[in-house]
Amino acid sequence: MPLAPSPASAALDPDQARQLLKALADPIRLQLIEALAGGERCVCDLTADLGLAQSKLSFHLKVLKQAGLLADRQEGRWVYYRLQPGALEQLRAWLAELAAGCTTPARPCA
Amino acid sequence: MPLAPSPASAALDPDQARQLLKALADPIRLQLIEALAGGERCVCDLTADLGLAQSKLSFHLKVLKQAGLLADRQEGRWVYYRLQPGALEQLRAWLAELAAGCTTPARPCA
DNA sequence: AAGATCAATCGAAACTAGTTGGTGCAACTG
DNA sequence: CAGTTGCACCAACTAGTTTCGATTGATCTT
Repeated sequence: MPLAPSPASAALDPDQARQLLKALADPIRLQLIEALAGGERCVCDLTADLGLAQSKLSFHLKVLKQAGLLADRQEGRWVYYRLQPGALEQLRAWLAELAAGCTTPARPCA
Repeated sequence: MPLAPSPASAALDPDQARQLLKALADPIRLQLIEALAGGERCVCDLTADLGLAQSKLSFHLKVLKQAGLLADRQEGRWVYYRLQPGALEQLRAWLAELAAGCTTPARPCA
């Protein structure tokens, strides 16, 4: 198995999880993720589709890439970006873990 | 005012998802969530445990509550906060949906 | 080789989010 | 009833993000 859909990856540490959450918590970046959920796309394409200034798009792509959500690949004069599905999966797993412990009843204070 | 504690099965719209992500993407709030994952706690307790200024804690609790991640309840002079597990579940479901479509191969540009 | 195109990067301006200390209110306590 | 405690909220400040326009470096075209 290649690395891409990493099946049994290590648990995310809280700080990595935070990076992913932060990267996703922006409307433009969310649109970008959604656009890329349909498959790999080149930057020029994305610029047109989302109607964004080039430098703005570049900035957000960088944030997403640094968080580990995207990977890129250059081909000639274009750069293609694609989703890194493993990152979303890891985040999901981390959330599941987080959610696991919240069934405890009240505890008296003082 | 945040949304009512909806039945945990309704699909999250992207904006609600963003609110949840944003609320979680902060180290203090993450600590808070983790502290509450062990069960309901009163504010005074949390202040002591995390060593935070009271107004700071109050601020972050508010953010989490407004995002729908926490619920509170007053009892006498104390206020207890608890996790809203449905919110995490919804977020997880939303992520799953998002991840579903990202297996498409490359598409030529230009 | 000169010109054009795609995309990354930079500095400054504009904006948003988080911190701090103070104030106020509600609910207990003596 | 005056004093205290637990908490929310406000305004000023600080810190961090995002945007914008311009520049640069690659790569392709003619």
